[in-house]
This record gives sequence, structure tokens and C-alpha cells, in this order.
Amino acid sequence: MLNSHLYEAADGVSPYVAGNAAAPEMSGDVLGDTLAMMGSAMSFERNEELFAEEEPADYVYKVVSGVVRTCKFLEDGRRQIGEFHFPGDVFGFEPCANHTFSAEAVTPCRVVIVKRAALMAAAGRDAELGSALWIAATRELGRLHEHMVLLGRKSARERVMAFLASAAERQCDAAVIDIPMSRQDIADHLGLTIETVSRTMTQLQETGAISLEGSRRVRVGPVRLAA
Amino acid sequence: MLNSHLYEAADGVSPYVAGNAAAPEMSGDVLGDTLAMMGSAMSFERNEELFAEEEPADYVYKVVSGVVRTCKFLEDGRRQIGEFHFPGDVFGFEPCANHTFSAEAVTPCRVVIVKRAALMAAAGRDAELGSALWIAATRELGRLHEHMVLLGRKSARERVMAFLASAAERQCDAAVIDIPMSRQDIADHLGLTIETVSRTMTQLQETGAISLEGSRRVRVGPVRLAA
DNA sequence: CGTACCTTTGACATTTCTCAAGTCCCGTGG
DNA sequence: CCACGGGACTTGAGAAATGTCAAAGGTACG
Repeated sequence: MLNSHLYEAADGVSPYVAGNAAAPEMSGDVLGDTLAMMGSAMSFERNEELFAEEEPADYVYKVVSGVVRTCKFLEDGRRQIGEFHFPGDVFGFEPCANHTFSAEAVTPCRVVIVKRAALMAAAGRDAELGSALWIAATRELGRLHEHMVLLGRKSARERVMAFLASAAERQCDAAVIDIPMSRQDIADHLGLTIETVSRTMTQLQETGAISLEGSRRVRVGPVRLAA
Repeated sequence: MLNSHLYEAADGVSPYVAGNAAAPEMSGDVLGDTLAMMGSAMSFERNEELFAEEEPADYVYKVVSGVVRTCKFLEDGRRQIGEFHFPGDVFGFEPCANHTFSAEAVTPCRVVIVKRAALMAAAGRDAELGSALWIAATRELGRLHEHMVLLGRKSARERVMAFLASAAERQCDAAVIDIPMSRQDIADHLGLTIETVSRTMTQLQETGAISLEGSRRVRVGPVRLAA
């Protein structure tokens, strides 16, 4: 899998700033550490389902390596990818007993899972953990708000540029960034079609904003990606 | 203001199921009750700003009467309304020191505000309150996920129908529902233009799905709004 | 080396947006 | 009570962006 090793590396330094990906020792990341301590590890193949919508939401997940997408489907198959989760990210927060979205592996991945009830109980005892959970949830609220602006009000070009910019940011603003997901995944995240994503990337290249080095690798040229 | 009394009435029974709107006594709604007890009341005129993006996020808000919109703006003025908040709704959750979105009064409204630090401290002491906060935040996550599907994947017609359906649901599925916000607000919530919202409503009326009784009042006809 | 899947490109259709008038409604003032 | 003014809403015509359908290229893997 082209470049996918970048998302599998658990023992090296992750290219992502997502923080503390797979560190088993204490690292100041209370939530991540707690999950690592309390949780059990699981592995999933590419496109394998971590959990489905409507399934009991008994666990909270933390990505150790690889990339996970969370999605919602309409009856006719239309799909919206809410977020891509990278090493260090925690997801699976639900208010009720069942999941309201599904999660699938974008690349082969490893996650740790923790019983939701146990985590909530621990958060009740440990204020620091409770606060870390709260911050994780409200951060996600902020990301979703931002993404709603993108979906509701931005052009295809702006969406793709925002996507590339966030990918670049996660990769410490490297000159060449790595796109672990398919065009279809990108399209379903940005509310576009696969053809529009492809054409837009080609246009961005033509205008010199980026340079495609294979379909899953992009050089963000001397011209920086504007907001 | 046409029908706006419905959103101002604090002493009568609210037409919304949002729950416990302005009840000053204990009602089983731990979060709402705590806010009512700890908070101070404030009133705002139509279109008045409750808080702006970037402003310090020192308070959490609960709507007592009226309707509030939360929005984000792009530099060129494009606006995305994240949510409309009705009596009983709590909003203003932020992970950091400053607001990442603004809030404005759609109708004249009253809210109670509580110091965020005090609320968080209380949540640390009272597990039930902490849990209520957690549920409120994760519920909102669910609503935003649902709205992202709408923004990313639904047609104008589906968006407007979903909007009307949710308005109807909040009004206990009354036959005639009341729309407190302008077409522009609806458009900015649904990721459409004001003209498309207007045309779509006209079309829904022509196909018999709804019947417009003035622009801020809609009869959801014998034909029910489908999902 | 061939197959299967993913991506790109092309031509055309469709939806939604933009710009520009109208129309309606409601409060104000004569 | 009626005329007036202004904002909100609706409607129309044409433009633009994006989607759809179809086919051709690429690339990885067996």
C-alpha cells in the first residue's frame, strides 16, 4: 500500500502531530494514557468495519496506528464521512445506547477500545480525566462546526484546499503530504463527487498551487495553501 | 412580530418539547435546573448579539424564551448557522478560552447565563451534573453529524423538508407550524440561498406537501413530511 | 503479463446561484 | 381609515458550478 506504512508505524515517530499516538508510558495526555491503560488492542483490515450505526455503543476508541473514517449513510447509499481519525484521536462518543454513525478502517489500523461505562465511571472519580473527556468532546464540536461551514458555504476549490491544508497540518506542514484515503472518501467527506475532487486537484496543479506526485501524494508547492 | 409571542411566552406552556423551558422549580432536568439556579437572567432584542466569535467564552447559556442562532462567518461575509436554539436548549460549550462561533437572537429572547468555570467546578463535584453535561454535548455532536449529512449530501428539497420536519417535531407535530426565523436564516442554516429556499417552499406547496399560511407559518398538509 | 480497481478526462445534464424585478405585508403617519 | 414606505419574500431569466454517464489511463498485485 503506497505510503501506508506512515500510518502503521507505531514504534517510530508518527508523522502526525495528533500527539502521543502509541506511547504506552505516561505522557501528559490523560485521556490517551487512560485509554491505553484501561483498553484492549484490536486490529482491522482496510475497509473493515469497526462498528456500525445502530450497534450498541459499548466502547470508546482510540486510534493507535492507521486511519479510521466515521460515516453516516442514507437509505439510498449516499454517504457522508464526518471525520477521519488519525493516531492519537479518540472517537466513539455517543449520548445513547447505540451508535449513530459507523466507523471503518481507511487503512489497516490498530485501535485500543475501552468500555464506555468503565471510562465514564473513571471520569466520575477522576476530575482530570473527566475534564480531558470534556475537552475532547468540545474540540470535536468545534471541528464539526468548522466542517459545516465548509459543507454549507465553500466552493469545491475551497473545500479541497481546506482538506489538503488540514492534511498538511497533521503532517507537520511537510512539503510533500500523504493522502491515505481514496478520492471517494475525500468526496464523501467534502460533500462533492469523486469527479469534482479529481478535476479540482488537477486544476490546483495547473494553477501551480500543488503538484501531484501520484494520486496519493501531493507536494504543496512554493505557493502555500491559502485558507 | 407575527407569532413571535409563541417564543416569548415564559409563563404559559411552551409549544416546544425542548423541555422545562422556564420552570424555576426542580423538574428532573439536572442541567437545566442547575443553570436556572446558578445563573443570572439576561434579555436580548431581535438580532442582538449574545456573544461574538473570538470573545472570551466565560459563560454557558440556556434559552428561557425566544430563539437563538449560533453562526460562523467567513471573511467575505458568508455565514453558516450551526443551530437554532429553543427554550430549554443549553449552548456555548467551548474547549478553549474563546468562542469559536457567535450567537444572536432570532427573536427577542431571554436566557440564563452561568459562569463556565463555576459550572465545570460544580460538574466535578456532582457526578449527575457532569453526566448531564456530557449527554448534552454528545447529543449536540449527534445533531451536528446529522446536519453534516444534510449539508453534504441532500438536495434542496430534502433540506427544506428536513428543516420543516424538525420544526414540526419541536412543536409537538402540530398541524400548523410556526417559523420564527427569516428565509435568510433558513438558507444560511441549510447551505442554500434565500431564493432557493423560497422556490423550494413554493414547490412543496404546489405538490401539496405543505400549505403556506403566510411566510412564517406552514400547514403540514394531510400528506406528512417524509424523512 | 493480466486483471481489477482507482483515477482522470470528456461531453453533457441538472441543480443551484446570481441578478433583477416585482409583490406582499405591516407598521407609520396623514 | 387610508396612503406610504420599507423590509421580507417571491418570481423570472440566464449563468455558473457541480453532478452524471461513459470511456480511457494508471498502478498494484497476483
